[in-house]
Amino acid sequence: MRKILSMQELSEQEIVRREALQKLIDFGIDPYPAAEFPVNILANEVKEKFAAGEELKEVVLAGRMMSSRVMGKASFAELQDASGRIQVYIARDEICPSEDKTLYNEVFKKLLDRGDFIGVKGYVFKTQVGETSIHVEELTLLAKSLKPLPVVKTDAEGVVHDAVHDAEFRYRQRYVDLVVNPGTKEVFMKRTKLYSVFRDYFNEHDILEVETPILQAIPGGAAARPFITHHNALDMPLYMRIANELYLKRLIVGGFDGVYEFAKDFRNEGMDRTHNPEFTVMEIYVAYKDYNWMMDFTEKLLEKACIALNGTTEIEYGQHKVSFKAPFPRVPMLDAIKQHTGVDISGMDEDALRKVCNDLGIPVEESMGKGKLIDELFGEKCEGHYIQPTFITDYPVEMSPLTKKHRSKEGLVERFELMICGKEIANAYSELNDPIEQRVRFEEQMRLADKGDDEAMMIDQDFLRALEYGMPPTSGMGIGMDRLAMMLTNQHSIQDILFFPQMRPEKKAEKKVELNETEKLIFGILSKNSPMDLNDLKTQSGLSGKQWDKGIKGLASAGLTKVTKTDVGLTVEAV
RNA sequence: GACUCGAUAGCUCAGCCGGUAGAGCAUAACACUUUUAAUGUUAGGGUCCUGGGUUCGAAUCCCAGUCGGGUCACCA
Repeated sequence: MRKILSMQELSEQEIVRREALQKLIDFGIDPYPAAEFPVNILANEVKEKFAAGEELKEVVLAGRMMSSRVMGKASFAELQDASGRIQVYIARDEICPSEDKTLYNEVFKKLLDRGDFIGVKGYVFKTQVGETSIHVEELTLLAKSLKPLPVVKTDAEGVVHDAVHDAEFRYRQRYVDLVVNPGTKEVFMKRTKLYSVFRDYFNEHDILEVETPILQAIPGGAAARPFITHHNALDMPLYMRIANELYLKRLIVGGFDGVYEFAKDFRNEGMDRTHNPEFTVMEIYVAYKDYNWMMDFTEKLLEKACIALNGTTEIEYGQHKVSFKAPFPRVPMLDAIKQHTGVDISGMDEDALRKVCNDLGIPVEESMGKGKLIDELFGEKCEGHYIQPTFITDYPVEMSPLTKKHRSKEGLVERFELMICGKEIANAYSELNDPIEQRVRFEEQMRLADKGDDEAMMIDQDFLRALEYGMPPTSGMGIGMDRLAMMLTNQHSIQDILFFPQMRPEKKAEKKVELNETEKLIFGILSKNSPMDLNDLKTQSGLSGKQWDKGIKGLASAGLTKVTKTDVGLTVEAV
């Protein structure tokens, strides 16, 4: 027989459940059976099919028991499976046809708890109150739950009571959040749906899903601080990828016409409502296309995704109403700046730009080149205005080292970013495929780095070698999946669309094993003269009120003393 | 990184001017043998985040720390 260990440290309810577990075992019931439980329907399917008039004579469901209302010889309980909840009706004489009523009276009524996984077999009927329910003929315990779930109740008006709101609780124990807050599950199911809409769309276009290295010797393709790790056998540092762009382009060189990857990227930077150290970017590269084609492709993709998730192209994000109806407006960056600042910066040199920034009160640094200055200008004065999905096009060459020069506009590149609710959601180029030009751009980045720009890119010689073999004209695009998921599910923190957002580790208060000085002092006096009056002991110890209090409580919790109340007062004795 | 708010029973939260902690739900027992946030009665349940200080006395006031949230800055 199994021994249940160490009941100290457990809450009353946890102890009760462990005792129930032992009793179940004593009844010969395996609380964690191994056998397959042959479910043949989900809760929501039962409701749908029954509502459609289908007769359901033998359904088998499994899930967590989320509540139970025991009413003598019959009980109602709620079963929650992956699809939702359904009421089950359990009659004593139904599940216990013989004289032995143990299964109902003892097992169901006393030993099963909220949160336990159970399986039921029975038929579907409608109760007096009109609730579709399962009339249970067989009841099976599938897994015992030892920790009580938070109690969240919904009343007749649909008002939710005592929902678990505490962010820390929800993020650290997402499994509980998912069980108890139905909205959470919905958000994550939408997120998954988003991925499958993307995959379907790309696969329809014969674009190949691929995987590229996460551990990279040179972290390329973006400007960001990487995580560094170490490979023991090779005895060399490796970086966690900050982007997968350069690898996907190598595959285009290799002859694939289109590739995409949902890439976990890692950036060793600050964390806030829109930044988690690991996050997902979908990058896609398609040969023989340009950034105009990619805009068409992107707006259709996002419209499709929005409809798939929300059933409409019109959604709300916070106080904003956002329309994902394609096509989206396309605004050249310099036009955007002109529109929102009144200044036409086309053709300006670095000094003139710096003056414009100063005049507009935008703080600039000496290390900022022309591209960076324009970026600041746009970021400070324009970005926030683009609530509706808008393609901002044609960026300065200095801030786009991997992008092809614009076919007609001097000093610019063929690049767009998609802005929604003032945030960058997608970033795309006509990819630079001239290897000599690419080398020059990397060298410019090196000069920026020397000037103090810590975001400048490192040179990837192998990538240049690949380009020298020839890469077809290609358009590439990256979408921040987390931020897009936030918008399409109306969530305002990245933590709410990641199952397990990064958190500092929980610190458990250390379990005290040894007595501290105060406790030793008190125990020393007591052990010479036990039992003794509590107040005498306190006086003799000469401790301050707080020290005394801590000491005596510490001793009691260590099980070394016992306080008894008499008519005279409190007496302490050493145990 | 700066500022700010929070941490009390399994959960949601009260706790006043400093006097050793309360409610609802949950749990346990009993009743009722009935459906629906079932009901009634009773009971049990606490390292008041941690450490220090002030005080005769601290959940409460002060200081430091831990963890979390928000705002801003930085960063895409």
